[in-house]
Amino acid sequence: MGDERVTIVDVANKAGVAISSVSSALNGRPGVSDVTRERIIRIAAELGFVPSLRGKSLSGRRAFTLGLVLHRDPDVLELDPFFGGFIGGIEDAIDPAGYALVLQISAESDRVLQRYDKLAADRRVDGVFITDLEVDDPRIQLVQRLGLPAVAINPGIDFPIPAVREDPEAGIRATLRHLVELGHRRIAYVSGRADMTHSVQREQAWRSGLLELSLAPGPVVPGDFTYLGGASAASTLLALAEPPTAVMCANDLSAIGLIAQAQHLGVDVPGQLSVAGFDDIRLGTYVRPSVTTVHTSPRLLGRESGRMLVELIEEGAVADVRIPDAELIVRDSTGPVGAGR
Amino acid sequence: MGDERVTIVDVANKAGVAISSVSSALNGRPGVSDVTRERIIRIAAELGFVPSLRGKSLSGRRAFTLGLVLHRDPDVLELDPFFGGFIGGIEDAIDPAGYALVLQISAESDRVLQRYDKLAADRRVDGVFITDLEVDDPRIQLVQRLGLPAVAINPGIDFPIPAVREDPEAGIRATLRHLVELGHRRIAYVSGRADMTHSVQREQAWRSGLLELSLAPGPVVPGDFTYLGGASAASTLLALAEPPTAVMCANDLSAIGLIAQAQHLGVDVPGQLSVAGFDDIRLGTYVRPSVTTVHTSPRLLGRESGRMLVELIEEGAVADVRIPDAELIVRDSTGPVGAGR
DNA sequence: TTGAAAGCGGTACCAG
DNA sequence: CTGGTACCGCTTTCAA
Repeated sequence: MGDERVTIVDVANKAGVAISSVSSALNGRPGVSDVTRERIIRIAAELGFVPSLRGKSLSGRRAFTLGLVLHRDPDVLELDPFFGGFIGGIEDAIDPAGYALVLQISAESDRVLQRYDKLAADRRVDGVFITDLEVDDPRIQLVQRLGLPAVAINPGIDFPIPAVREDPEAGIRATLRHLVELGHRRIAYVSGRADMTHSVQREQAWRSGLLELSLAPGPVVPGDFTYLGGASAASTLLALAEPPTAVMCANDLSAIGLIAQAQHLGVDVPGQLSVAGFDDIRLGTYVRPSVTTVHTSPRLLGRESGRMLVELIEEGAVADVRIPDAELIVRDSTGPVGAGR
Repeated sequence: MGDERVTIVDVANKAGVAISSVSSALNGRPGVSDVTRERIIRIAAELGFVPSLRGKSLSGRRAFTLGLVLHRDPDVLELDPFFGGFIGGIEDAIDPAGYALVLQISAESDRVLQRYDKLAADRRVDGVFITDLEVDDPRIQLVQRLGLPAVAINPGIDFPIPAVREDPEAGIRATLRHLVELGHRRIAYVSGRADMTHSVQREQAWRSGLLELSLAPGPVVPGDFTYLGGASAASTLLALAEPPTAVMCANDLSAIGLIAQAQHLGVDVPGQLSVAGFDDIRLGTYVRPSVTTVHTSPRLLGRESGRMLVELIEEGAVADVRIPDAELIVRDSTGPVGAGR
């Protein structure tokens, strides 16, 4: 009942061998005969020996811990569609490798940098994930300066550190084609926060997609990925002299806000206005009309980035990964132009 | 540029003292003269010395890490209002004390137990948080058996391990009074998952609150805290021979689902049906009508439980805490009975 | 007041 | 193949 923790010494004693042999046997290193190894393994199991992570960390110079610092207002995290799946995916990959995830959340960006700094200074983690990349993100320099292994999630192209990418372009193109097939020609855009790279990416994809279809990009309303941002964009767009017949939003949450506000203003969706989002959050399937969107895979993104970070730490290098493209999912918020109500 | 990490030995050498003196000086322990202490502190700062967490962990028998294992389907986590604030609150409390949080998410409950087990066996964490308590939750026995310090969040009364509580009763009572003042007499309830203690608590509070007001508890529809659960409850309730004029829901998400479905069925909220939720999630302020609810404080709950767990670990004991009661917030989804449309 | 030394629980090298 | 031992970086006890 006390603190009789079984250590490697106990195993060595009971097996009548040196601790070094126990270590080698249990870690599958050469230098022990098969019979000895078997015996050691058996005895270790009998004794319920679990190697101490602390001892291993100190001697092995690894913490077996990875860090994720979210730059969010914790109170807003509630609506974030990304992190449940993403974190779940990370674990799928790192837990079997013996790593755990330390999560931190900070609202202010200075604080975020401080925390990466501290994680590194304490040697608390062996590597970090970098999500929500901003344009000229200072964290990149930081991890490079610190020599801290890091994997970036959805950065732009030509990135200086290992990255996983899920390309939004194909999905956005498909959405535009879908809208054009329905007869839409004036397709507006509600953007995300201009300082975030995935926001920039999505908007560019929208713009170039339209140009490819020989259409002029419609009005762009600045948004911020929030429900309220979408709602206010609805008011803006519907007050135009020549309102668009369709709107793409940088994410589902703003699409849902936009739809709600449009309905409130007496505009039928999709009868008078088609709306598409991005992310495929669950809520989008619940609301009426359900939201046409581009499906992303946070879990897969998490899984791959977890795998990559472990590999980077253990092998010293890792290749970039691109997961399958995000795909269009047509639901009820998009329909033929001029179906009116 | 290499791995020239500054250790306690470097500081000792440069200061011309023994490492034990450095340790004492830096940790504010007695046994060093003030001048020596000052000099050591200055030199440590000059050298940029940061004590290694690994060394400390091994010798100090503490990992300076706390664990939170969520029993959720990661893919569903996206809409959970609780965890952003809760985790933020935990950090508010533990980060200054030098602790970090390891987060794990598992969909199956066996797996959850395994992970607590492993966290303890590895000595990866010094203590754990236990949220989402279930009736006869097996985790309680587990942590007791493992001798793992733990703090429970919102368990029932008379609980065997330290706990933080935020009482829902007062808020639910206030909601009922509010509805009765508006003229409602048939007040239904959409419950949460029956196996969770806070679900049971809330339903009991609703029942006893009504009895206190000398009203018969209205129909109860089993729900599951989800949007869809709320939506289906709407269909059930509105199909009754004598539908209720008001509904309380176990949480906001189901209230929002219920409202949406009621509207879809042509029932005006609050004109023909008043609806109240619980939690005060952000989404509830966006939807129309905005949702009358009971405000909870995940962040404060997190902060207190973090503080408690650290105290439990460092002092060996800690008193239960009750944070201020959850409070009624009246919004637009509740109104006078029979206001019709 | 100060310093030497014994752990904490492993890994890894090296001689036997 | 095996065992002894130095070491990882810190805390803590105990002499000096």
